[in-house]
Amino acid sequence: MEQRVPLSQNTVLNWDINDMKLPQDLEKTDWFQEWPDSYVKHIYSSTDKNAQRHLSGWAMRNTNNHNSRILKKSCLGVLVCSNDCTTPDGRKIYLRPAICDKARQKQQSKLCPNCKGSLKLVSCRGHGGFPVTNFWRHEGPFIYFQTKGVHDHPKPETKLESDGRKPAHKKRPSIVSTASELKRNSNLKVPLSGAIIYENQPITALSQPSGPPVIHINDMKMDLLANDHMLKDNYFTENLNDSEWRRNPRSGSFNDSEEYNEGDWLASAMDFDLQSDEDQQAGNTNHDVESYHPEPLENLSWVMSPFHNCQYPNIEPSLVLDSTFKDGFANLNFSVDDKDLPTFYNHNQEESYLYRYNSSQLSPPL
DNA sequence: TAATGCGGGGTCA
DNA sequence: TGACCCCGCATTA
Repeated sequence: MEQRVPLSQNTVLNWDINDMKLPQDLEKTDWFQEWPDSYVKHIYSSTDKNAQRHLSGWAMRNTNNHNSRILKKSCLGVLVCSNDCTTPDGRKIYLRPAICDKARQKQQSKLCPNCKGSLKLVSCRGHGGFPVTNFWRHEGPFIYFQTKGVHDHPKPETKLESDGRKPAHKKRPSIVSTASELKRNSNLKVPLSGAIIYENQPITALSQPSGPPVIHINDMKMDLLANDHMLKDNYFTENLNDSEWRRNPRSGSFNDSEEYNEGDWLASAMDFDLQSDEDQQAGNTNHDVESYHPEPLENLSWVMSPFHNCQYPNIEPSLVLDSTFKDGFANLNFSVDDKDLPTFYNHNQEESYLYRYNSSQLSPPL
């Protein structure tokens, strides 16, 4: 297996996506990052399937930069409830905007799955008033990635979640590998069914074709905080029409006339799990919640790491989890048999990670 | 049907 | 001219 170690230093490497010559003498490549934010750079292997597909947790659409060598994508923001409603279990509605313009228009004509209010698209303006942009460039054995801007809105649901809500439950291959793939790859027992939803943010497993599979849980509390903050910043009272705002960022227009005709997304999202269709058809019940007995939180060992990326050499599978996962750990339903398997708790992409090792391997929390 | 990539073309500084 | 954007089209899943 190709060995990959953190390239968090890439964030400060002195290269730019537009450079004529990009660094080529790399021994290691980055792990795929589902939620790149800020002005970060990554260098992925050209064999990385997620990088090949230019995937992102953010809803990114293609933007023409008239440069066929560099693919540019801009963030579409997040679809929120205009009532800023909260589900009975304290979740917010953060839907993934459709990439396709037509689909997105149709999407905005629908109703909030929770309160049946209208949905509003919160535009991303994290890059000088414009959407955050991602750049992809394929050069030789590497795929260079650079992002410009800081997302100023909550994370939308992932493609996996979005796909999971679709009526036919057709799950297209996306950023994620399924639990069954994880198991196939690593003999990892991952009972994820019903495990997901901690404040509306399911587990997302990132496939790593030549490296450890990764599971990522979004940091929903951060999102909630951010959302609360943004509410105060009139995110919803100044839900501007994109084009109008871009023409005149200091003016505003309301866009609250959308209606919506179908719903119950939330219910399907809550029922969503990471089992593949194959697993479901095969009646694979390894994921059953009832059969899983999570290790008590107090028995875990925690350690802080400054690494931006979660990568460990010679480790087969890994799990990447966000910070609030710690709080809700007991509610999550997966297990890891591999005694050498560390679990990473991503506090924030710009912050530290908490690792959980087998309690015999590491010291108590720092 | 929607995601994705490409490319034409418009606006603005 | 460069950096934005929108839009339509073709391909793919």
